[in-house]
Amino acid sequence: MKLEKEKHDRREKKKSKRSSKDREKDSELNGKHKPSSKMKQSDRQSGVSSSAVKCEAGDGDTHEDVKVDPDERNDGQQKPGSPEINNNKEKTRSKSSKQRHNHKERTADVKLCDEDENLCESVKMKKKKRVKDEESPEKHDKNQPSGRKRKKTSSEHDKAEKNKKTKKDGDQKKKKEDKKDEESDKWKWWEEGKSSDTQKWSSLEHKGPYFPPEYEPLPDNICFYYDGQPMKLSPATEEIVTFYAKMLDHEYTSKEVFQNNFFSDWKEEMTKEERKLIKTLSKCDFSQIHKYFVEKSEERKNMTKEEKQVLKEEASRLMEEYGFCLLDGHREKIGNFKLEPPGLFRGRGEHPKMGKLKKRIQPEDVTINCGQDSKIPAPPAGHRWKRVQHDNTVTWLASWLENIHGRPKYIMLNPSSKLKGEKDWQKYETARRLKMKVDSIRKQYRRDWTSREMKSRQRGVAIYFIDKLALRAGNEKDDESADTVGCCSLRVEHITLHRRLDGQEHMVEFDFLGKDSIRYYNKVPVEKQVFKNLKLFIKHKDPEDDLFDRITTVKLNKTLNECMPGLTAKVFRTFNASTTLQDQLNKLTTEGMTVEEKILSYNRANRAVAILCNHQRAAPKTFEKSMQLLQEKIQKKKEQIEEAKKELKEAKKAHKDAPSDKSKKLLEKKEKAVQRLSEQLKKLQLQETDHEENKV
DNA sequence: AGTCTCACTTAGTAGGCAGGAT
DNA sequence: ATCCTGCCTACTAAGTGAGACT
Repeated sequence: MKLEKEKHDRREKKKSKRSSKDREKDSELNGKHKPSSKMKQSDRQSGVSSSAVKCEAGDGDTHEDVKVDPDERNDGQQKPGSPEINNNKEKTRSKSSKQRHNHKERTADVKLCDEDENLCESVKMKKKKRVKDEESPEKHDKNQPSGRKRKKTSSEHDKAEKNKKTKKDGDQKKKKEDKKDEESDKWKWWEEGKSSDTQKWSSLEHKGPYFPPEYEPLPDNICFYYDGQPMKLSPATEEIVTFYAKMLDHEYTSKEVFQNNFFSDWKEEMTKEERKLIKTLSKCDFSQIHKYFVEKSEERKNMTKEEKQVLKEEASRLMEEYGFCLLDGHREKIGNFKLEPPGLFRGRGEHPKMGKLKKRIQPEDVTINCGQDSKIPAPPAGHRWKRVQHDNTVTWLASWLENIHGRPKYIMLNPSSKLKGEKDWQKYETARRLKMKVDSIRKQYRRDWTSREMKSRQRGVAIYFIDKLALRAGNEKDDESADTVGCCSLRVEHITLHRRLDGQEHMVEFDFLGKDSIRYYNKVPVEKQVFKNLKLFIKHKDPEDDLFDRITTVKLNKTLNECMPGLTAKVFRTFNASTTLQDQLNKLTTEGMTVEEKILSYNRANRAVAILCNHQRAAPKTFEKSMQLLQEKIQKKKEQIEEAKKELKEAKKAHKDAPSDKSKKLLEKKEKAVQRLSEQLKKLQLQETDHEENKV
């Protein structure tokens, strides 16, 4: 309730701010800058608490686009396949497009490492890890640690093993061939030169989206109970019940907002009779239905290999049929060819719409976009599309309006496609251009800090934050979503100024919820002038007033665009993330490092970027357990080393007492054993460090 | 200038799967 | 053969930002 009220107040304040802004001149810096809140003092709520909700913080992999280091650039645009970036090209070739995509998204990637061999090595490490199992089986065999394996290799077992291996061998060869085929088929669009900005394609043909299967009513023995009485529901009502029943062991079904939203949306879909009977959610008993679905999922888990195979084949058939389109004569993978199935909306954070019903999408809701001369996809039998259009200035194949926010959703291509790849490449080129310009831009925003105009000062400080802290732009949001902010939408309550903190001067303490309701908490020393300005910006303002009340993302981006065409706030994130990764890799890698050490450095560099961009993830549930296991392994290895050392000592003594070929061989063997074990221990310890550091 | 709409990118998470360990 | 684990992908929510409209 309080939160609602706060939001409402904020909304009102914002409205009046807009109008007051117009009236206020921008040049009252030295005198009385009258913040908009001044005139709204009357509707101020006393004792309004900060609405920043604390949430658990963890750290995770880097998602930010980290690919280019503009630092290393000295020429103009570079195509992904051009010889200058051979290393990367090589990397790309050795992976399937799937892997490539993933690598790009999940981990930081460096494109320009031709000038630094070390760097390339470390970037390739991840690849090595993955490619490892593609090595020839013979090699695998040779590398098998003898002991246990040799015991097994007797007679028939041996034969079976061999057969298995030849089969595996064959499979792998086939896989390799497939991959080769795939690679040679691959559309090397980057070799064709840049395509038009407005026209996205000339021809486009596809099968339309795949519709999720119709609802299957519950078996007769599974029942919904109301007030203790079994009740048969109409299929539509029952379907909605199953959405809720499936989530019963999730924490959010216990949240009031979730329950209320669910119940009111559910009621709307009920028949008149049902609505008359079902009055409160607390009297609804979904437990039998819940149990039914738990059992079903258990069954699915316990399916035989053959059954699973059937499902898999069905899935790949679907993928073949719906998963690709023909764009300018090339077969391109679609990113999300399956329409989103109905269910209950669960936003992130304290979302006011959590629990609302996400309705089933009908063909009548879907707009199809395809080539003029292409075969128009057939709608499901008995249905028709909302519309069929042939707009080649957009990249989507189908769209519909999602009913929770009324925003459009699209079916678009996979990141491996030309359309996405080219855009991605462009993004890094823009970041590269920023590298050339960043010094002058930094100079300019510093000048703005002392401008006569309040808006220039605010803009200067905002860009400084975006640049220094990699904050997001912070567009304005409607009130029907979680209360999250970015740079321009920061409120006074999100920062605390400390003249002195932790032994440093001019500290700003940030505490707010950013995208996805991820908490941003940071204490940073800022320049004295920034500190002064911030003090000025918050003067006479309420906690819930905008910190930067004279600027918007639109204005900010307009200024940035004047500094450099194509420059917007988000480019700084790409640029700074890339630069950070490159710097870290340079710092953390040296010649002669082992692969394990390089992996650790690589992960550390990635982590530095994750910290900069405030990328977080929930700590894996299995973390403690796997850590413990790793520690046990280390302990065991240490014991083995002790043992091996003892044996070595004995062997030494034996050799000294009675030197012979045999004793010499034994001694060498023992020496090698100690060495091998020590190396293994070192590897494990590195793994442990990496694992531990990756948690936070 | 503010607001709305649309298109497209970015990001966290769940769950499946392959491959190594036991 | 089975279990475990880490990697990867699919999914979809939630951002950014351009341009049209008011």
